[in-house]
Amino acid sequence: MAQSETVDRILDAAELLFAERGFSETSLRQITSKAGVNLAAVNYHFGSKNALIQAVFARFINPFTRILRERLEAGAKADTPLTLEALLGIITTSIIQVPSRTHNGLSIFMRLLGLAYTQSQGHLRKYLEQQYSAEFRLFMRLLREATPDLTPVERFWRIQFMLGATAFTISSTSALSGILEKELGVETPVEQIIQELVPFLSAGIQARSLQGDPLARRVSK
Amino acid sequence: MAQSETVDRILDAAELLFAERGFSETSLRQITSKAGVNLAAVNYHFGSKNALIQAVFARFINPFTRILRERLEAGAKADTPLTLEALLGIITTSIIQVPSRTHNGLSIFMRLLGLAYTQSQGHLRKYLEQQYSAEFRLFMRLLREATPDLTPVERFWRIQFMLGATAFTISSTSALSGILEKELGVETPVEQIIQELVPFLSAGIQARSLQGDPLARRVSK
DNA sequence: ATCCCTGTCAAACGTATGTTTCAAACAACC
DNA sequence: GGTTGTTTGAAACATACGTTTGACAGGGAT
Repeated sequence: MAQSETVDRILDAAELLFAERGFSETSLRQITSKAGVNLAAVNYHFGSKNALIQAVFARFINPFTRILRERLEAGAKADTPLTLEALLGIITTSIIQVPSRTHNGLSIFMRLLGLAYTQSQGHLRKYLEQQYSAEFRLFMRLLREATPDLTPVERFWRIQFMLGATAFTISSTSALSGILEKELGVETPVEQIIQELVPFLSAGIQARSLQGDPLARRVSK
Repeated sequence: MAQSETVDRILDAAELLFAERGFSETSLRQITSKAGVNLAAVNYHFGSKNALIQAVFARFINPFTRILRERLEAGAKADTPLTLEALLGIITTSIIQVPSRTHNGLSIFMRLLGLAYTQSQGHLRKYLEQQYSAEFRLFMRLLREATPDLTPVERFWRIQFMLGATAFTISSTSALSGILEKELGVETPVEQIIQELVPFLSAGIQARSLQGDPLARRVSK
């Protein structure tokens, strides 16, 4: 009963600290002291630190995956295949629409996602892969249909470029926003960064590949 | 005398292990035992673990920056401003031409760069920024001239996307190449991946931004 | 030969980590 | 009201970490 109280306090503190400093750099003592609970509570409720990390993710990702899957399946059922922009739009709006407890829950979520991909936490990647492989494969199928002109090799690498741009940017958002604000006096909410990403990715993925020398190609504007 | 021997062995082992597991996840004992030197050697030669991390970077980045700066300055002296493709070409070829000790030194380098950006190692970011700010600013100026149509905010974020796509992809090359080879029976050398990158980035950076798109606009918290 | 500087080595230091233990407090049920 | 199962609490556990120490070896230089 009072159980959920402690569990939630731990999850709240953990997700904040993880996003701030990374996984290895955050100790259970920092988490429990910020949460105002006993140190042993983590191991009692979650079993281990790794399990806590996965639980933090599950709380974020499960709602997102549910929303995303619905939309992807709706898109897959349509008569005409989705355009690339529509496909990317589905993902971004799904992310944005995940209900978040805190006011900047989204940026924390994205930062965690970036960390997960970047930081070589074997257990986390394995967990995410086997947990959400169905959605990932569906997305890949739709992407294939949306970019019929690409060769498989081109498509493979451009997916990596896309993932890289996204994960990398988002995972360093907090630091970057600070720089941008200092230099340009502007502040960019995560929602807008995601919006900025779509045209970039869309154009990049559909770019004409250069065969021959790179300098001869002209850009259409 | 035999000094350089030990220092190099440490740097070699450290750069490999850092790239493999990350900075916090790699202990000095792992490094020194892989290098076959005494544990105390790190603190003797470098002073601290953080200083070792910075030294690993310096060994990679210094030659690259030298090559890059020469070419950028040459490009800046020309009468007509560089095209975006030419600018990106300068960077990619500079990266490729960095002499590397090992056969996949390039992918290690990029992986480290990605980690530096992502892992919130304050000292490292500070070190890199103040060490190579001149080259970075020059590049930014040339990029600004190459993309006069972008707003500053757009340009800022697209640079991040570009960095992300590059660092992320190249850094996980070894793993990704394996996947690609298994699934498509093709093998892609790093140099070709970089070639694949140029059109992607070029098109992405110059993409028309979607503004006034009411689709996913949202009230800020 | 003596001194000194440099580099190596094994051992220890102090601290922080994740995890376990076990008694006490609590709530729920018969 | 006593019993049971669940949750907290303070303390200890074992281990791993980065760093420091002091002894020792090898050459050059004086």
